Amino acid sequence: MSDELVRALDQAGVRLTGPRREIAALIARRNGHFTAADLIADASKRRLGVGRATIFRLLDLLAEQGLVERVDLPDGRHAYVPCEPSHHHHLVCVSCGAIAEVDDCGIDAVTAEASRRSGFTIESHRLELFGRCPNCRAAN
Amino acid sequence: MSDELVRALDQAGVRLTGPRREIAALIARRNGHFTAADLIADASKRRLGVGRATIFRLLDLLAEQGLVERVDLPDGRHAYVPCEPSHHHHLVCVSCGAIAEVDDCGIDAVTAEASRRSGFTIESHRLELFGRCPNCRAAN
DNA sequence: GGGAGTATTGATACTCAGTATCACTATGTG
DNA sequence: CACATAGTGATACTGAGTATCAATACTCCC
Repeated sequence: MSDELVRALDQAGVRLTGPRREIAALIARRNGHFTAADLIADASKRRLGVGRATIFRLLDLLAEQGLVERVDLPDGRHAYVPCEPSHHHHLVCVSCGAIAEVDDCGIDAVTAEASRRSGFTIESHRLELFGRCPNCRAAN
Repeated sequence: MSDELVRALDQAGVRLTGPRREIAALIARRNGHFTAADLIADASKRRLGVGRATIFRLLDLLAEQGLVERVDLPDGRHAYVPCEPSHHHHLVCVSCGAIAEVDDCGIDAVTAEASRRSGFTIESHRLELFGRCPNCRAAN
């Protein structure tokens, strides 16, 4: 699965360096969302010699390619979510951090309606859904 | 209009202090969104003796009451938007910062569908729309 | 109106995420 | 294999937001 990120980076025409592979592996072994700080902690725990700056740079790069997306958690922190590059939205479990991707099931109608009422031209939108995943609900 | 904020604070059972009235007036005289830094700059320009901390504290308080809402701009910064306490969403003009409020025109259907597909229980959501207001489009 | 108790304040120092800089290193192309 | 250059890590910096705490100023109650 980290291969997937590496492959995508390769296609993006950037160099496949050691640090990038290592960080990609860290991302791959996390499931659900993570923060930049999480990765930095992981890297230092495993004594990979990668610097903070490199991690932020790779996150930017991945975000540019749409392989990772920034999500704003309800508490105001930002997290990143690995994902498919197509346009879609995220459903975040507030209890365990699990992520589900949902595609545009009908939101275009909402934006069209909002545009009609307000007179604004809508260029982009952001939808984030917060809730509980089936596991957490069962564990209750 | 700053009266509105002051009245709401009063009803929330907090003290109506001088600094709070002054900051409320600053918020009232802005239209569209603003950042905490904007208010801090306003306050220092007018030589109100209010401290940074007080501004952040009042913003928290207003956000708690739903009189102001945090919005994440596409560039990652956060801004605040004065608004009615009912649940709704914001349409932000990326050019001039104007804000329109839109109520839930159909988004419940979207969340219901997402919930059905993913098995998550959805507790809350955030929708932010970015575009251009009629004025900016005309000014083009 | 005046005092007392307490919420609020502002200054300061701090934390923490993210960015800039820059000399050094490693990649991959030819 | 050499070279041009993308990428790296250390460090220092910025800017938003938070913690602390003594001093202040609301409100309530009389």
